[in-house]
Amino acid sequence: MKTTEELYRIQREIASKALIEDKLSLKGLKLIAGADQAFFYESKNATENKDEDEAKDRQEKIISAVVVLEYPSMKFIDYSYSVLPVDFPYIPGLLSFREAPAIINAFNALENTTKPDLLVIDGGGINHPRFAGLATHVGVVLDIATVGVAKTLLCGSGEVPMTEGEARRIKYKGREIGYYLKSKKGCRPIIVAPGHKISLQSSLRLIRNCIRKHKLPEPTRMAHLYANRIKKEFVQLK
DNA sequence: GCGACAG
DNA sequence: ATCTTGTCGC
Repeated sequence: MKTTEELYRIQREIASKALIEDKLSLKGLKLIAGADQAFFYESKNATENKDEDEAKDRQEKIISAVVVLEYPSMKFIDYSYSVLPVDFPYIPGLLSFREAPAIINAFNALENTTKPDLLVIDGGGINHPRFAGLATHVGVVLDIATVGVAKTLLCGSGEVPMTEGEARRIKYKGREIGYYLKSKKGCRPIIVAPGHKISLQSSLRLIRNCIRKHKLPEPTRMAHLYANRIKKEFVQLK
């Protein structure tokens, strides 16, 4: 097992490779993907150890669902998913070591003809203690543009927007790392941050263009629905 | 040492 | 994230 310091070193290296500038134009963007995860437990040793500790006899599984939408219409185009056993626990700041592998698998499972060059991920981007959140990690590994959209703040601070459509910068250690975006009235603002190969300004503009009738942008919202749908199929299958 | 802490 | 029913507000 790697030590926390080794994992931190990996994150600092990923952060150093992250490019926070536009490597694509929203103008020419035609396809956009969204990713979200769901979890469930799978029984182990179904026939054996009938009287053993069943509580510890379960393997946690992660489902990463990826949906591809047409930009900016948000029309559904395609989807894919990946199910993997999860070994790493949830630790704030180290989320990517738990969820990135499944996201990468699901994204690679897409048909090359509908594989987008931009992926929106549920989680943080450079708004992270070491500037290497889930979106940044996945973006650097896959070498594609990514944007992180989170529902709560991991680090940093900024004014909280109060009116729909309003955005406020979030800073951490003197650096701009993302925005609070009041996507809908009556809803807490979402946190938007670039992951890789996109600028702060473009990540915000992009997500604003993906908001429809809900608090969350269509890419991750659709991926969330899809992930839960897949999960139900796996759960009922027992 | 204490509190905070993406999903 | 996950376990869960009804219920209040936009």
